[in-house]
Amino acid sequence: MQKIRVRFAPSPTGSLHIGGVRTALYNYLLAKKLGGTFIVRIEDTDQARFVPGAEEYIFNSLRWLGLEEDESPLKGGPFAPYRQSERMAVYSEHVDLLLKKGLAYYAFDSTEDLESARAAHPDGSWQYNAATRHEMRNSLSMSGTELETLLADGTPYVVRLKVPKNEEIRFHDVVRSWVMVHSSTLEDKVLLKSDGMPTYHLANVVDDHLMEISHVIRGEEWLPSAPTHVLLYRAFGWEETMPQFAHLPLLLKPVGDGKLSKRDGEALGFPVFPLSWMDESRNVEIPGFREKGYLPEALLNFLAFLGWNPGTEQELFGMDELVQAFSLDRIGKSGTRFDIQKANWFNHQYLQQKSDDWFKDGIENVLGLPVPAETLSKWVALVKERCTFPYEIYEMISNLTHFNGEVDQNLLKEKWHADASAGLGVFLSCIDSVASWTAAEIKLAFTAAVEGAGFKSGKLLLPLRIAITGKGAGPDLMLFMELVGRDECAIRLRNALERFPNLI
RNA sequence: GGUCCGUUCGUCUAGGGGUUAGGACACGUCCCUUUCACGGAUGAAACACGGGUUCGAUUCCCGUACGGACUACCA
Repeated sequence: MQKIRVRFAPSPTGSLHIGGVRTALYNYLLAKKLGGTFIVRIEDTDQARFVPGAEEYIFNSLRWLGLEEDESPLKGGPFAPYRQSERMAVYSEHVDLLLKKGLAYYAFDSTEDLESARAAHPDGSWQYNAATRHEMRNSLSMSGTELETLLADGTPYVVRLKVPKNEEIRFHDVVRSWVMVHSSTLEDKVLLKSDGMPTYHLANVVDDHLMEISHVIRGEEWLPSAPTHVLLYRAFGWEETMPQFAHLPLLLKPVGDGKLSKRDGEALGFPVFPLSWMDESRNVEIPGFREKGYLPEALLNFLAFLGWNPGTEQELFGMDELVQAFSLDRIGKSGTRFDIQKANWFNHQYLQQKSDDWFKDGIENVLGLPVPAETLSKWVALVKERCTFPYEIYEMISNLTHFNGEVDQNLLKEKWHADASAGLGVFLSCIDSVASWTAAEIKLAFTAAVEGAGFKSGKLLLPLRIAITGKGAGPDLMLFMELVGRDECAIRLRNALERFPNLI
């Protein structure tokens, strides 16, 4: 049986888009599922768009998510190098092969020539192909001596693929089944740029073949160029071992038309990058999923379900389960809107599964002191279930513990009613006699004291909350009172009674 | 404009010639909680349209509409 080898092939032209992360995930899942090899290849053939640090960012992102590759520029491997800029010799050698076979040709057209050819057909119908190439300056339209002179003079040129004139190109896509395109609609794509670098099409096909890639799993934006790639495999004589294609549906904007872009994240307030990314052009740091408090396992689970599903009603899948359940034939065909609310739900689910200990450092940090296990679990119990992100937990505890006595005047006006001061005063006067300072005992003592003085305890609960926390809503008050301690509660109560309107 | 791809609740989707078209997110209501969340229950909510094929089409075929991608010496 054929070895499974898949690759994730990003270009280091900026941060990793979340759609790219999903592509990486699907590749990874297929490899792990089938006992194959997951390769990361860096496609850095565009010198103009190269961004320093982007490659490092890509690997940091994969590390954070736990998508560890088997072969890459970092890890090496039997098919090194894995950075296309280091494989120039390979490409020129292969271009020569095509040139010799007469399946590719030299073209000397200037950018201006191309532009004017296109401009002559304002409907955008002009293509460099079998119908037009004889009108252009290339090795097919000129004499052999002219060609030799041009080449000898060092005239800049590109190499183009000679697309056959009249052929039906039919190929199989795992998610879309058979796709058919007529060669007359295809352009003679540039294979080798005038700077000597290969284009994506050439480098991609050559590398996939040489690296023995079995499945090409990539975004749907590549579907239109897949026929060109098929032609290339054919031209090289590699059609027999051509990889299987799987073009993934695109990630769409949450609202409106078009595919998801960086701008959407900023406009709508959610991340579209895995990790924070420094946008040099605007000199701003854009927070990623990690910085926004998303857990990697939640992001992974969320992303896995954007365009794929296991066909059961289970939604929570750890990485191992994802690997088990994954299969290419359950990938959907249609574009998927990106809905951050669902991501939040996943995050909430995974956050609830975290052990008390997982929050230890964060909570001790907020509290500024070591917290014994038993107390820790009470703090966690107090706030965890109402939070979606870890930072919310720490923030909530911080707000609770660092209450400075300031209360919203409207809240006070509405809720601090006539009995509040008197009733709470009664409780304060006997606060020291609460037998043991635990949530249950506090509640008992409070009720007894207040009812004993003729007040309805239920009506005093909200004023008590306001006095203790300054808020009209929040986590369990009695448990919080236990945690914050008797003395602090007494202080806060006294404070409130002094400062808030005494309506009696 | 051309080429290719797609279309089930607002969103992610299951399903597939005969189903009360299922689940999840979000939303509404109720319960729990003398708060707010969480949780539980429940409700509203979909087969784009028009033609075929068929006893029967949401499911198959063809058109139309709509959406998307591509249309660079970018990937």
